[in-house]
Amino acid sequence: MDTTWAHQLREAGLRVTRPRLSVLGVLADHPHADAETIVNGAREQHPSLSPQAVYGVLKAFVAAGIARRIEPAGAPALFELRVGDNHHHLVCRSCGAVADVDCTVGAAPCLIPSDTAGFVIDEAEVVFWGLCRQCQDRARQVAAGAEAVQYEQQEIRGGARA
Amino acid sequence: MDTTWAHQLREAGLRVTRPRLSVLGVLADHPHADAETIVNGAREQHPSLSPQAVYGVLKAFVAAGIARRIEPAGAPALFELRVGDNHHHLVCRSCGAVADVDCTVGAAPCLIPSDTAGFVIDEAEVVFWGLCRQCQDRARQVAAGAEAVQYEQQEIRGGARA
DNA sequence: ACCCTTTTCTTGACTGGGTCAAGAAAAGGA
DNA sequence: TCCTTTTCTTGACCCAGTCAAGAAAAGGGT
Repeated sequence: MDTTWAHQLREAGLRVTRPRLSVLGVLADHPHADAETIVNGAREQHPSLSPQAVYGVLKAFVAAGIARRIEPAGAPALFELRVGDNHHHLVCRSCGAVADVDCTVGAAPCLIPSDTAGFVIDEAEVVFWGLCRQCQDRARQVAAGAEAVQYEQQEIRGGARA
Repeated sequence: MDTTWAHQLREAGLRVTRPRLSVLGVLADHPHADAETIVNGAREQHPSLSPQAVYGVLKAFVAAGIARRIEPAGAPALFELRVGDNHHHLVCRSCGAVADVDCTVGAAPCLIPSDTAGFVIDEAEVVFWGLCRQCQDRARQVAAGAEAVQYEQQEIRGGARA
């Protein structure tokens, strides 16, 4: 698979280097990784790798079109190898988890506004904001916990004890 | 109109202060202003206003629901008073200009993905990326200029001169 | 296999956009 | 008016990322 990635890099007109292969590896394992995750992951194969090198690698990937950068509001940028299919993203407001959503159209721009205000549009970026399953569960537990606490406090205030 | 804004602030449960009124004024004049623009604008009415005060005011506005914060990738955050109608944005890739697009649905989330991956979705944020009219014109001019230069160079290379 | 040019990585300084914290000032209800 | 609470000022600090200069590595030509 290193071979495959080396091939991909050459196809994209990029030299094949260890930092680049490591970053590709991390990106394959973590489909929506931020720079920090990538640095940590890549260091397993290349311990001396610097953050700046990773920023450089990622910028080269994005410029070459083999990676895409997404920037959900309020979070560091994320990078993904899935490119060219104009898919969209679900983002968890609570934990920041990201999931892909296939675009039903598949080609950019998949949506066109009624009034373009004179703009020429080349892409419609869609972010669906919500709560991932884990965070829904956690919220339910917290709510239940709060209820229990309320109940206890009521009992204590009332003076009754089981 | 100061009166109106004061009223709006009170409605939102916020105290009426000069910094807040100034920021509201700037936001009314610049419907998609970044923090710096707001600081500069607000200082016309309140010269000693600090950037931190503006950040605080904006945070209070967003928390109170009288302003909305948008963060187009690669640009500082923008603030707008138009709130609660779930509209979307056109953003110019070249100059960063922003225009509003009415949402045909009007209530969030206006879009729902086919596969929610277990997420509960409360909002679909849509950003249309493109080129505003000015930047289209400028791009055309540059292209025309580049052609002219190419032509000259060809003539020079070929040795011919008019 | 080796050299040479070009690209890439390392190191380290620096920036932009913003947050956090403590005390001073102002808002507005009793 | 006084008093409490909120808000603003001042200044330190932080995160994510960029810029620049030199060292190292890639890979084409011989």
